[in-house]
Amino acid sequence: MNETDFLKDYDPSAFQRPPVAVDLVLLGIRDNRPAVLLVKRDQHPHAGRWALPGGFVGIDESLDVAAARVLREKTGMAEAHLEQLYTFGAVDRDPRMRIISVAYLALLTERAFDAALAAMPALLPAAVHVPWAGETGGSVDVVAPEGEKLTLAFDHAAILAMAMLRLRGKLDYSDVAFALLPELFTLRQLQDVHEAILGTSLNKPAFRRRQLDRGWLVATGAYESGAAFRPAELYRFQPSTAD
Amino acid sequence: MNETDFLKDYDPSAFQRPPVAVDLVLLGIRDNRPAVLLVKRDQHPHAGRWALPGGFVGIDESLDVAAARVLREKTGMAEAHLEQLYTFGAVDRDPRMRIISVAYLALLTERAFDAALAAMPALLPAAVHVPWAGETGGSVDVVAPEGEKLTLAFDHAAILAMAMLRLRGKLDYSDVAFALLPELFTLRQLQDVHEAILGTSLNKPAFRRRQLDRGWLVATGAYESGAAFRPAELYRFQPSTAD
DNA sequence: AGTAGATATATGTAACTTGCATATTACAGG
DNA sequence: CCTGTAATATGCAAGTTACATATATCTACT
Repeated sequence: MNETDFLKDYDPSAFQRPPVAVDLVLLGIRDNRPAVLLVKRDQHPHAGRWALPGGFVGIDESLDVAAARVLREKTGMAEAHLEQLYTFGAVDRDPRMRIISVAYLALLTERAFDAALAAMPALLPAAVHVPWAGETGGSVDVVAPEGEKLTLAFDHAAILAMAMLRLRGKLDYSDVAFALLPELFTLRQLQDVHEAILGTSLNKPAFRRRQLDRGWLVATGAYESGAAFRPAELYRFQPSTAD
Repeated sequence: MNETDFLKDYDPSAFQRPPVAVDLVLLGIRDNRPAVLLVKRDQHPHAGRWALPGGFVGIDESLDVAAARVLREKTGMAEAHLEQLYTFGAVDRDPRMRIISVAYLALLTERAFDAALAAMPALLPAAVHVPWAGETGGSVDVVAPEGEKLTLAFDHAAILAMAMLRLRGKLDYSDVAFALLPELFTLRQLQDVHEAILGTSLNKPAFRRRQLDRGWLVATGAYESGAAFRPAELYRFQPSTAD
C-alpha cells in the first residue's frame, strides 16, 4: 500500500457532514388511547428526560433498513408497520452537534406493544393525548402511567405531534388502522382504533356501513369468544386487489 | 493554539457519514399541464441526462434553509411555496457515493416559472404526464418541449412521481393550488389548476360551489380584462382565520 | 344598432352519502 | 325463562354532489 493511498479517501468536507439518525415513534393503542414507547436518556443533553428511540444511519444502510434495525434493537422484535414520517433538520435541535433525524412512524398491535414492553422493560409506555380534534396542528400531551405529564427531549414532542397528525390524516383513506389491530378483529375494535386516533366518538351504523362498503373487510364467519353479550363477528383485512 | 487541539475536532466516524443533499421538484402549470424545471447533468454519472436541481446541505444550514438557498441559486428567485416531500436514502441511489437526499416540492406560479426560465436559460421546462388518475402510485412521463420522452437521472423519476402524488392528495384539503396561481385569479383558472393536477375534468357548478363554500375565496369585484367573452370575476385567496 | 357566439354565473333536481333513531338478534347470568 | 347488554339491521331526514339547464354579459361581426 502506497503511503499516500489513504489520501484518496481523505475528504475534508466529511467533517462538514452532519450525521443522520432515525427516530422512531412506536405507536400503539392501549385502553382505547394512543400510547407511545419511550426511552430514558441517561446522558447529557436532556439527561433524565424521555425520548423517542433512535440510532444513527450506517453508511451501508438505507433509511428504511436503519429504521427496521432500530425497531429490532429497541423493541426486540421485527413486526411493525413502518413508514417514513418527516425529516427534522434544524441546526440546533441537538445541543451537542448538528444531527439530521429522519423520523419514522411504527405502528404496533396491542400484542406487539406488550411484547416490546416485556422484552425491553426500560421502555416507558406513555399515553398520548391530542387536544385538537380536527385542526391542522398543535402539540400533544404525553402522560406517564403514573399520571405524570412528561416533557420530551430534543424536538421529539414536535415529531410525536406530527406523527399523530399524519395518522389522523391517513386514517380514513388508507389502511393504517389495520396495522394497529390483530389479524382478526371485530368492527367495534376497528371503530375503537379510529376513535382513539381521532379523539372523537363516531356514529356506529354509519361507521359500519362505510367500512363494509370500502371492500377491505372480509367476514370470517367466526365470532369473538368470551363476550358477556352477543358476540361480534370477526373480520379480516384484505387489501383491495384493484386499488 | 495547542498542537493537539485539532484532535478534538477529529472524528473518524465523520468519514462514515453520508452527505445530505436537497433536491427540488420545481413545479408549475404550463398550458394547463404540470411542468417541471430540470437541469442537464454534464458529469458522470448520468452525464447528459436531465435531473432535478439540488445541492448539499451546509453544516450550519437547516434543511428548509438549504432548500430555499438551492431554489435561489438554481432559479434566481426566492418566491415559491416550499415544502418537504420525502427523504430518499437508498444506498445505491448515486453510484459515486452514498448520498441521502431530502426532496422538496417547490410550487411556482406561471409567472415565477417563466421568470426562472428567463434567468436560468439552461433549465428545461418539461411537461409531466401522470398516467394514473386516482390510484395510489405509479410512475410519470416527462416530456421535453420538443416532444422527446426523457429518462431522469438517479431516482429522480421516483421523486417526481411522489411529488405529483402528494400534490394530488393535498389538493382538495389544503391550499396548495393557490401557490400555483397569481394573487388574483378566476374560478376557471383555479379549476384549470385542479384539473391539471388531477388529470381529470371536473364539473363546473359543483367545483364553484365547493370552492366558494370553503370560505377561502374573496371576491374582489374586479373582472378579468381582455376576455373575448363575458369576463370572469377575480378572486383572491384568503387563508381562513379559524382553521 | 343589433345579433350571433362564447363563456360566466345561477338554479333546480335527482342520486348518493351521512347522521341518527329505532328495531331486532344473540349471548350470559340469575 | 326473564333481564341486561351489545351486535346487527333498517328506516328516514338532512346534507352533499353531479348534472342539466337557464340567464347574464361580453366581443365581434354585419
